[in-house]
Amino acid sequence: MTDPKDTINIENVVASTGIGQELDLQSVAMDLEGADYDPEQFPGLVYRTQNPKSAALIFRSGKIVCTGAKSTDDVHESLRIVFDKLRELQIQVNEDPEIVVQNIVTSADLGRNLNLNAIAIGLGLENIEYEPEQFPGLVYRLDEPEVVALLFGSGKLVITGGKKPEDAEHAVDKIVSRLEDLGLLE
Amino acid sequence: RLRKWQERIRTKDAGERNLQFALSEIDRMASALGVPRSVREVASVIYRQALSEDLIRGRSIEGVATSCLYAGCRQEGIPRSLEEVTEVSRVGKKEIGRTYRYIAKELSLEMKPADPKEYVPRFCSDLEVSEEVKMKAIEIIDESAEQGLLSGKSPTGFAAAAIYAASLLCNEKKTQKEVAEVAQVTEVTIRNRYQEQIEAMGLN
DNA sequence: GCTTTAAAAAGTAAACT
DNA sequence: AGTTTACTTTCCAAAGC
Repeated sequence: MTDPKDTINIENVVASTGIGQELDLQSVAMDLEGADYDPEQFPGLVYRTQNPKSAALIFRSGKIVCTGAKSTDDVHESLRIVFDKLRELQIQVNEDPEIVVQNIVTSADLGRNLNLNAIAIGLGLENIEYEPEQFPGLVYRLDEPEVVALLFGSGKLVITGGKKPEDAEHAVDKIVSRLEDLGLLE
Repeated sequence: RLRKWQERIRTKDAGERNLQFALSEIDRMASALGVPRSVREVASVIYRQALSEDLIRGRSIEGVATSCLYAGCRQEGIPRSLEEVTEVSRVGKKEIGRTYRYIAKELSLEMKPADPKEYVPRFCSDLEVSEEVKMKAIEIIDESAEQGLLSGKSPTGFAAAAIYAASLLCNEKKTQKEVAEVAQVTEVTIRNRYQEQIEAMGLN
């Protein structure tokens, strides 16, 4: 009865932005509390926000990647906090830098168990990847929207690769109708 | 001109040496795994296809050779688990799995997952159990797979649990540890699959 | 290709109790 | 026998090797 679309939950949003200024990460690491910076290991400085929870990767070029947010609003809120922290260190930050969502990870539930072997054959072995010895999920790549779905025996799904929340909804609709056409749902 | 010609011969020789090496590695690993000649031939054909499609660039010859053998075993219906092929290979399980998925996709091998039943004869003979246990294990696999318990589960763990259950039912008990060893899975996995299968068979 | 970050799904492995 | 922790897969950006 429940529309699988109503079970969609955004689990992670990845976005990129930039302050329009080069940075001396060594000194930022000294002044910014809780910053993790190990250039030998990775060129970005890691700064975590608590509310909302996220992790920002800050680079020498002034470009920033924000991960771990639960919504696009949280991404903006987290980055606002990061921008303010940098301003406190007397670093110039553009007025409101453009923030681009790069990836949204979503989970959903079809509400019934799935026979992954039958689905693998039904959707076409050439279109899917299902190697239960290596990973329990069946990997299904959609062209429209351009996302990747992981289908599990429990009927739960993970949809990733989308840039807007609607991508996940469209993907769930397509998956449900394809499985229904194949008679592999219900 | 002469230089170019010599270079061509050099690369051609190098290419043939690489092919020789790959085929000898497939042979070595196949012997170590004790698989029939037909599997080596299928694996060699897959390797040559991968070579002609230029899929080896950027990957180790050993990794591709191992992946082809892994694929060959499955195509011939006598699968070896990734765990097993890793034991006789010089490269790690993760690289073999990745390379295999890449080769399978690029060559459109369209491989179905291994059927747990395909592991039963070998595991049973390693355990030295009777034909009765073997038949019972296959019955358990069929019934529990039909009830949807197979989705997402590793074929070796599924087969191992069925054999363990069958050995109990036929009064030829093998310990979880013994079955776990031949199937290369942990006892915890056998316990988990066993519980579900017993329930599916209505034997609890 | 790799390195790091985050997050979900479910199975399995290693290390314990 | 069962628990905890960690790792497998998918996605993406960043800079540099």
